[in-house]
Amino acid sequence: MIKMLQDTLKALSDPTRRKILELLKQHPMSAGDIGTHFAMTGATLSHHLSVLKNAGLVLDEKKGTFIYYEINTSVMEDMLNWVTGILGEGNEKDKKD
Amino acid sequence: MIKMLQDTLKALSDPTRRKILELLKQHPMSAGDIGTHFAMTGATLSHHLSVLKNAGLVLDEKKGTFIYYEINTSVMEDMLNWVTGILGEGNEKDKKD
DNA sequence: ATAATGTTTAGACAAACGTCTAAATACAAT
DNA sequence: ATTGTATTTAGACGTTTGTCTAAACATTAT
Repeated sequence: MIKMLQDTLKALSDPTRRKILELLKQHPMSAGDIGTHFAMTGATLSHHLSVLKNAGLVLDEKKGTFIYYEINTSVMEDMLNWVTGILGEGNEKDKKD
Repeated sequence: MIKMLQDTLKALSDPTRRKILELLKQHPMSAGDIGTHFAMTGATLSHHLSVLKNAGLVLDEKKGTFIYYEINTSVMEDMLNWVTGILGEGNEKDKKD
């Protein structure tokens, strides 16, 4: 199942999910650990994690009762490419200003 | 009115709006010109343009009856910073693998 | 087997979103 | 002033999204 730019941006367009990634940037964390940083139910967090997982932005690994989530940045390449494409391939005629 | 990362990502998370930006990347265009590239009503396009405008991703200039839209890439800086922050400031301990 | 803990799934609900039609506004030309 | 063209605004409608509660599933310990 290929992860699309669309999925990445949709996943990233929610502030809770961005904050989750900022947490996971430091080190992998269980769903419960992540939950301590938010004022929402575990069910809601689980939903956000599944969106991130579906976009390929996190990977999960079951360890006994716990499920550890880990950030996966490789998916952001397409996004970076799109943005730098927009930034770089502009109208070169305007360079003289 | 400050444009936030949130607005940028929300605006960018719709494929029509991304395609609009790809068009405007080439050169400024009137709303009508943009419309020729899509199979949706002008009203819907106008809505998308207003989202982009509100996010600071496009600027508009009225020229007689026409309104010319122009891409504004400077707003993407925050986004770039966020992404490179996520990409770069990982756990350095893992570098030895 | 039972209980306890960690996490997800199912179902519901309000708010936000993308789209449409119809009406309104703005400007140019007659 | 009227008509015509370009665009936006208003209002409606179905879909998606973020959230919740309640129930289910999975694993470990008793």
